[in-house]
Amino acid sequence: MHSGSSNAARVGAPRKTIGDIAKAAGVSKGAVSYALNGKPGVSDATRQRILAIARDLGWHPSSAARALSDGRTGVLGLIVDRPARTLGIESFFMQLISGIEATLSARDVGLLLQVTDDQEKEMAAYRQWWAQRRVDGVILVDLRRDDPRVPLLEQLGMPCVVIGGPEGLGALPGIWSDDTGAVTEVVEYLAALGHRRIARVAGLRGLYHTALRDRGVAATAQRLGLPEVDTVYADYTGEEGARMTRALLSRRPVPTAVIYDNDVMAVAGVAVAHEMGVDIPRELSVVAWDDSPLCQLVHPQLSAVSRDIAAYGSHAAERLLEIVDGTPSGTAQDATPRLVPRGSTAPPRD
Amino acid sequence: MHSGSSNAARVGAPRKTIGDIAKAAGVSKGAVSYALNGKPGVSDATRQRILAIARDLGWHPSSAARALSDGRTGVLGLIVDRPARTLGIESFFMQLISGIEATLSARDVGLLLQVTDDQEKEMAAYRQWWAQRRVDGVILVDLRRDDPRVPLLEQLGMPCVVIGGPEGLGALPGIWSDDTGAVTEVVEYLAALGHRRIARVAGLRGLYHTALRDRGVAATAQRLGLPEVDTVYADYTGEEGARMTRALLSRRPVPTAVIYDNDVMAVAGVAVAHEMGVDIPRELSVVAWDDSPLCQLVHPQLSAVSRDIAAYGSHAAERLLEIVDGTPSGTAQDATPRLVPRGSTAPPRD
DNA sequence: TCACAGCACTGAACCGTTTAAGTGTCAATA
DNA sequence: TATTGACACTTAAACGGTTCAGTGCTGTGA
Repeated sequence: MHSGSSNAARVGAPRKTIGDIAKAAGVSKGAVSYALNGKPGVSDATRQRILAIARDLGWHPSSAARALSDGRTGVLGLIVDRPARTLGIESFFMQLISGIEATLSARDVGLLLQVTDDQEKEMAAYRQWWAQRRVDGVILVDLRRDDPRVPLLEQLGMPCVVIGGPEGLGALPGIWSDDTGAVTEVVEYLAALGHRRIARVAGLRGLYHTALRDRGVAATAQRLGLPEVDTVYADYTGEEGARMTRALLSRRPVPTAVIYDNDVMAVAGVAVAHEMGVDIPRELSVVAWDDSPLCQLVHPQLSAVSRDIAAYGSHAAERLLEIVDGTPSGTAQDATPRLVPRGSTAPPRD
Repeated sequence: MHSGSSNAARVGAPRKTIGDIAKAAGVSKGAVSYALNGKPGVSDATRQRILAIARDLGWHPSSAARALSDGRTGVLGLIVDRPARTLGIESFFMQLISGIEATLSARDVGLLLQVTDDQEKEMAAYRQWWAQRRVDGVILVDLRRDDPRVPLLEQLGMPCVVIGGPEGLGALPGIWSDDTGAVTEVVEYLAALGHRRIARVAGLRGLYHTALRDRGVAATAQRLGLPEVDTVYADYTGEEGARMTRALLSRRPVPTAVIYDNDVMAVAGVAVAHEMGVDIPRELSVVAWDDSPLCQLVHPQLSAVSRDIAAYGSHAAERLLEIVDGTPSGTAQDATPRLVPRGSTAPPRD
């Protein structure tokens, strides 16, 4: 970094500093700083005068100087570690980011984003961000079982909020939605329609919420006296969703309902059913997790588990800002996802 | 910003500074700086010793201090101004970002991301980023006709690369792909299949590339002696894609082929055709712009105009880094998008 | 043998803020 | 009337780097 070329030509008007304001106002830099930051130490008249001059001069604080002085950067970080091919199509992250931004931009805090393709790089990036004080804290997503990032962040002492939980967080604060409750609702709904042979195309095995949903589905099926739910694992891509659906539809007895762990796999599953001549919802009911617009693009429209992902991001950002400001914060629960029934679910044929 | 609470508890080990290294090595801070930055001024033996000590101490440069001193932040900015509902589902931005990151992370440069919902806010954000020196430069996307952001960035003198062009850039450097050539290929292909009544569901009217494609389609149709291409404009969402498709399929004579300006609208169009009992590709051929995995999720799979969006982002980031380093840079052309024919295109029935 | 160039390094200023500590003034209190 | 305290400021250090202008030493050539 900062290779060759010494000081590139920085043209344009020279930056205004609080020194300029001080000179113009005939006071010291300190007084200007107090005035500008709304701190006591200057009379109201002087404060107004300084504020006016700052405005006239078009002054803006240098983020570098401020960061150097007070140890805050005014930037939070987010690292997304997913292979590029699954990243693009899933709307989860964009919605999450847009929620985070809603909170941050209101407070003039920036979001530093990094996309990596393996966890080692992600961990290295946290170390570096913190060592260089590039960010004040991070939002951690895609919590895994025995996630090595958790002890790392604990050890670094880096302010952090985990999206996920309520377990597996160590001492880190988390924000989670009740996936268990949501899968319970889904299984109960399918059972009420008359389904008994339910299958599931789950997400990555290593992810914490996959395990949570696994448990919830199994427990509910058992409670309702249903046979064990046939679960296969995939990587959220359409290809795997299609492949797994083919596998499931080839089993005997064939399931009458499939729960998918994301919308993309569900849509791919619908395409496969179509290709195999299986009618949805007459012969097969389909439920998707995460209700993106994608679910309404296909025919029939998909019944889906819906949650407000942007709100999720918003809340996580708020919590992180509090933590950065020194307010301790525990783990909190967000709204429970709820099922939105659409055309892809119906009673089974027989 | 930087409200209440003075200095939040910053625990953890105190940061190592070049002062610590200097003390340990028995040299001055200046010598350490020269050694660490590979600059002349220290002997090789001393340099090695200093490097070793820095490693042992686990030193990392403070980004704030460096930024304050040399005027560089090591961060580039990207502002995405699209309504949240269209943001999530379109894979364009995630692919673009992932390409940008590929370039940046290799050079230890960060990406500051902002999502806004109107252009005024976007422009305000550029002003502020530059005034506060939060970023060294920005990548501008979604170039519009008579885009007010262009004069703004020119006036600010903020390093910048525009994704889009080759016109409408003012003096800003751009990176563009030959959309005109690509639409030409599409129209020629459809004409070769025998289509004469071609329609188009275009993207936002104000976007520069929409106009470019408009012109390309019109010119090619005229050259080939086809009737005028029936063009309607939409906002890239599935809803509008569906609505526009319904409108087009209700016209008489009904078009035998539709070109969509993005994948989402094309998929929605397919769903509408299905719902209206129009067989694809026998009665209607469909071509999508931007070949995301989405195009292969539906049945039949969509013929699509494909371009390497990640590479696009990568190149833009490289160019911007050069500019920030003081290398002047003109407008450059990236690879031309190419048509990938799949199952959604065929000769018309009659 | 002396002048001088070149090297390796030091010292200090500088970037633009924040903030602790200090100073001078004035009014209220003992 | 002297003491105190509050207020409105100023001064200067600190944050952690980079860089410019020296400084002292060594080796070379005349």
